Parts: sequence; C-alpha cells; structure tokens
Amino acid sequence: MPRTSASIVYKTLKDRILSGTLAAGDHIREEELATDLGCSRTPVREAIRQLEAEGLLELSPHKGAYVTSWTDEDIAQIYQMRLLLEGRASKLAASKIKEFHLEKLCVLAEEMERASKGTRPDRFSLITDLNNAFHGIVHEASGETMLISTLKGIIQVSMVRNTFSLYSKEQLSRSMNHHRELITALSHQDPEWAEAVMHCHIRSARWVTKPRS
Amino acid sequence: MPRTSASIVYKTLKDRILSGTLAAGDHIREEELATDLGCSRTPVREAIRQLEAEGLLELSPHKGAYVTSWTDEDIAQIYQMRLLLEGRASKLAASKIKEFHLEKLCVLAEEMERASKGTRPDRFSLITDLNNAFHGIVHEASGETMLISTLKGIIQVSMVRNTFSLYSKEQLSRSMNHHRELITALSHQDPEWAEAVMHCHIRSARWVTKPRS
DNA sequence: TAAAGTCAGAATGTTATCAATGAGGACGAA
DNA sequence: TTCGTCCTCATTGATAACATTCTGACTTTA
Repeated sequence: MPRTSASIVYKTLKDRILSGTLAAGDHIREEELATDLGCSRTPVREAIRQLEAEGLLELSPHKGAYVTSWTDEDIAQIYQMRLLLEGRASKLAASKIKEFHLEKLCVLAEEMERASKGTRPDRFSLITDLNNAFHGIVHEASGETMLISTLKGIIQVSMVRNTFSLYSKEQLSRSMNHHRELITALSHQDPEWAEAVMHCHIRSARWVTKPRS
Repeated sequence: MPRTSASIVYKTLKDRILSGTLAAGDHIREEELATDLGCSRTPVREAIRQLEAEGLLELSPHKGAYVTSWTDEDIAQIYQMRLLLEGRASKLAASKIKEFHLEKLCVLAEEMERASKGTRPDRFSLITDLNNAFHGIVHEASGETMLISTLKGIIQVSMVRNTFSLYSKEQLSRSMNHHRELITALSHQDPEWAEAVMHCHIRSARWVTKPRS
C-alpha cells in the first residue's frame, strides 16, 4: 500500500514506537534513521512531522524529535476520553449497525479467542491487531466520521503502553467475554447496553498496565 | 514566536484558510506558495503536511493539496463532538475552576460585549479571537490536557465556516448571555448547570451558518 | 574556585536540482 | 461519436549540499 519512502519510514518508525523498540524520551536523529533505512533525510523528516501531529513524537526546533513520554495522569485522561468517545460510538452503533458489521465482529471475536488460547510467541501482537480491527468495526458502525477519526488518534496513543502480553489469563478471558457481550447488545440494537459494555471493557483495560493507585 | 520558515508558512496558510481567503476546494501548489512567501518548497511541504494532519487540507498524490470541503453532515457531526467534549470540559471545570480563571472569563465576556456593540469593520474577527480565548479558558480550567488538545483541533475546523458576521443581533446577544450564564454556573461550582449552558451555547451556534433543514 | 565568554562540533533548517509519477489532451481506429 | 492508446507536461517525490542554530566543553579572568 504505501509506495513512497516517506510512508515506509512513517510505518517503520511508528511500529518501533508502538512496539516499544523506541522507548519514551528516546532521541531520534534524522541522519541516523535515514542511513538506517536507506533513504535521505527528507522522507524521514516528513515521517517525523506526521508522527508529531499524531502525538507520538515531540519535537523542539533545532534539537530534534523525542518519543513522547506519557505521564500516568496523561494515560488516565486518555482512558477517560476513550470512555466518553467509544461509549458514544457503541451507543450510536447499536441503532445503526448492519448485518455485515455483526458478521465481521463475530469472525474477529472468534479469531481473538482462538489466538488467546494458542501459544504462538507472536500471539499478543495478533490479538492487538484483531482487537483494533474489532473496535474499528464498532466505530465504523456508528457512522460518525469525525468521531471515528478522533478515536483513531487517541486509541493509538493508549496502545503505546498497553499490550495484551500484560493481561492475566483472567483479564484476557474477561476481555473476550466483553467482546461477545457487546456483539449481543449490538445485535439487539440496545444502545444503553452497548454503551455500558464498552464502558466495562475500557475501564477493565485501564487497570492492566497499572494495577493500583 | 515562530522562528522557522516552516512555521511562518504554516501560520500564514492556516490564517488564509480560516479567514476564507482560501475557499473550500481551492488547489494549493507547493511551488506557487513557495515563491509567494519567498522561501523554497521544503518548508511549504512541511506546513501543508501539518495542515493535512489537522484536517484543514486534503492531499492527493501527484496532484497537490486542496482546502478541505466539509459537507453539511461533517459540520453536523463536528457540532455533536463539540457538544460532547465541551460539555464535559464545562462539567469538569465547574468543580476545579480557580478564581483567576473566573476573572479572565469576566474580562473576556466584557470585551466581547463591548466589541459586539461597536461598529468597527474588524469587530467580528476580534469577537472570534475573544470567543476562542473564552472557550480556551474554560477548557484549561477543566484540567484535562488530552481533552483540551482534542478540542483544539475540532473547534478549529468548526471555525472555518462559522463567523460572527453571520450572527443576527439576537443571536449575538444570546451568545453573550450564554457566556455570562456560564461564568455564573462555574462560579457556583455547579457542574450540571455549566454543562447545560454549554450545550445551549453550542446548539445555538449550530444554527447560525445553516438556518434550517 | 566560580562565573562568564568563546569556540568547535553536531544536529536541524533550508535550498537548488534532479527523478518519477500520474493527469489530461491529442490522435487515430472502430 | 466513442473508446483506447500514447505522449507530453505539470507537479510532487527524493537527494545532496549549504546555512543556521544549539549544546556543551574549554578557556580565561577575577
């Protein structure tokens, strides 16, 4: 899909940030990254600016780019935003959802369950991708373009810290149950139920990376 | 404040879009803008990419950038988002607001009233700036960094179409009254009242650019 | 010793130039 | 006329080299 150098750099850099290869606060040198990826500085700069706009990088003039460090307070606020926005998305989706949405959700839920019971070492990143796709379908079903694009940015940020590899067996199973319950609520076209399930789902995810306090 | 060429181009271009100098759908050529502003294409490219990330420009490969055309549906959805997010910001602000916030809000409300009663030809852009500052203080008082930054992007977009020059005398006066009422609600630390006033304020603004349908 | 000034080095900001791509029109055949 | 092909040109994509600015370390001086 991405055929320009800039988009390749973008994707690579974003992967490294989301996967934790690049840690919070790390300094990114344009030249270094350019030679590393075998292109000139211009595409690298473009990728960096784009990631800055998404909030994954912070850049200060003449100094360079740094991987954004999120405070615990930031993370807490991001979850509050997800609560508000994904709650609304679920609510809206319940009234508008189409059959093919429900079918996709079922398939994704099933694949996630299969993946979570497996033992492949890369299963967590697979679950992450499936989970993102699942939430994406719910958002799409809400039919609100603006809500969808806002959510995309916010969720991405909350994914920097949250990995399914941190989930306990119990937490993972609860998450899967939420997916099932959400599908049921949506298929019954019950907005309040759908919103409530989503609230449970997000609130429970909130406590994975940060057990107490 | 902005000392790099790229940020100057960014600011200039953004002003032109928000002020309507550049209309929806207008084509922007890198070369053209570069010679116009007396710099090379690179800073222009950077500014364009940044504005694309903010949603003000749409970028199609090998063709160039176009000023985003918002459909009526988009505008409606943006107001829904503002309703949700600014409502929450007002609610939170009510419990946390400090005395100096209230003082600033009073000053701004007063200046807006004075400006709206004046006859200076540039009074509408003045009111716009004051109004943005007013809402900014409310957001700031909410103390939620993430909410604030999300709102900044959304409001900016909703400002492309909405100008106080379109307000009738009655609408303008109602808007001023909302500001006063919001200050009172906030000073009484009544979250529900503050939220309700903000809802009224945004819903009434919704019907300025688009009288019916 | 501490404070201020200076300078070298490194990184980003900017430019000019070349390469590649796709849009749109001219042309011809069915 | 309509469709398809090819060609041309405008515009973006990418590179390398130059300019500017910041940082931090070294020197000087009181």
